[in-house]
Amino acid sequence: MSITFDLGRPATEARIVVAMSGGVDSSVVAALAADTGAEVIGVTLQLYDHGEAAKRSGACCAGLDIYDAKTVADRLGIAHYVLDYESRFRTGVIDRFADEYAQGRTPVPCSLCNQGVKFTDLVAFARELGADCLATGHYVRRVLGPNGPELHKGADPARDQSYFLYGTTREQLDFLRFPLGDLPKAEVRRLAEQAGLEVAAKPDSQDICFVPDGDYAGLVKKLRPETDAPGEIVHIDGRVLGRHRGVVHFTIGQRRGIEVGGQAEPLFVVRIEPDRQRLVVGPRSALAVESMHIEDRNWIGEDQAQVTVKVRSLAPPVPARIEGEWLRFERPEYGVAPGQAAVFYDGSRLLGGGWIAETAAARASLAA
RNA sequence: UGGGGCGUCGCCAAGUGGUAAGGCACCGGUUUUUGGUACCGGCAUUCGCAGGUUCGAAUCCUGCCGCCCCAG
Repeated sequence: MSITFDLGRPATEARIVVAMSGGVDSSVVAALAADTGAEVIGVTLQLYDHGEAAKRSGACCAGLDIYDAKTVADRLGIAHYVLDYESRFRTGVIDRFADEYAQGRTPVPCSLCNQGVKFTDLVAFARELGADCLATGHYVRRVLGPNGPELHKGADPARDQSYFLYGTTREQLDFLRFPLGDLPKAEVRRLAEQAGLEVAAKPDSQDICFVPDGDYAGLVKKLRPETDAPGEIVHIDGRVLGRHRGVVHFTIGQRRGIEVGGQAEPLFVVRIEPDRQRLVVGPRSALAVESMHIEDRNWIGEDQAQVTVKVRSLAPPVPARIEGEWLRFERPEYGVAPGQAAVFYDGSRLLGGGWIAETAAARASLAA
C-alpha cells in the first residue's frame, strides 16, 4: 500500500524527516516514507536514560528503543540521527510533571511532550534539515479543509491520540504529516511484518514513558519531597476522617486509595489543598462541575463557541459552550481535574484546547 | 460492683434455631500514549471466650471477659 505525504512536489525530490520512537508505529511511518522514493531521515530523541527504563522495551525514546529505531532505519536504508534532548525533556516535561503534583494538579505529560519537545523542538530541527515535512506515528488525521489543514481524530476510535495533540499550532500542522491516521492498529502491524521490521510484534507502549516501573509517585517524591507529606483527610462537611499518605498519590475524582472505610457510599477526592496538605473528599455528587477555567489555550479552528470537549483522553466528548476563558458544560461533568487538558472538538475535528486551571462546582456541596 | 444495653470480616451492618446479606475499605483483573473513573472478580468453615441444650445454634441456656449508658 502506498500513502501520500502531500509533499507538494515529486517525492523523489523531497526530503521527509520521520520521528522514530523505536516502536511499531513510527517504524511503519519510516517504511511508508521510504516507499515514496523520497529521501528519508529518521530522527530519534533520547529523552531520558534511567538504567531500568532504558532496558525496558517499549518505553519509548531511551536505551533499547533507540537501538530498535536504528535497526529499523538500517533495514530501510535511511539515515538516522539520535538527538540528545534529555535536558529539555527534563525541564519541559519531567520537572513540570512534578511541579504540577506539588500544586495539587494532575498533569498530562504526553501533551507537554508533544507540544514542547516533539512539535516545537523537533519540528525546528527538521526544518533546519531542509525537510518538506515531519512525519510521526500518531493516530490522528490531517485533513485539507477550505481554510487549510485541519487536525482530526484518528479513524480508529480506539486508537485516536488527538487529545494529546491539542497544542498543535497551525504552523506546525502545515509541516506535520500523520500517515497512520486512517489505519487501524492491526493494519499497521501487518505493514510492519510485510516490511520485515523486527519491531512488528513489539508491545505497545503505555503508561508514562519516563516512569520505569509505573511508580510515578516515587519519581515525583524525589523531585518534590513535599508531595510525600502526610496530611488530613477532610470531608466536605468538615469532619476529619483520617490521614493520607501524601498528595502525590491523589487526583481529583479518584476513589481508590483514600483508605477510609465504614461509609455508606464511596468517597472521592473532591479537592487537593497542597499548602495545607489536605485532601478534601466527598460523595460522587460533590464532583459535579458546571464550568471550568481554561488557560494557555491553543486554537486552530474557526470562530465557534459551541463545541464538544474532552476532559480526559478516554471518555466521549461532551457538549459545552466557550465563554471567554471559561467553558460551561451543557450537563455537569464529573471528576474534572485541574492540570488535565480540555480539548475541543467539532465532530471529528480538533479545534484546540488548553489546560484546566480551575473548576466551578455545579451548585451545592462545597464547605470545609 | 444497683439497673439497662452491646460485643458478627479493617470499618459500618443484616441475620433471633436450619447451616454467615449488603455497603465501605482492601486486593486482583479488564480497559488505556497521562492520572483517574467505570466494569468484572476475590475477600468471615466463622459470629468476644468457654461450656451446655439440640439432628442442627451467630441465633436458646450458664459462666467468664470487654465496652457503653443510667443511677448511686
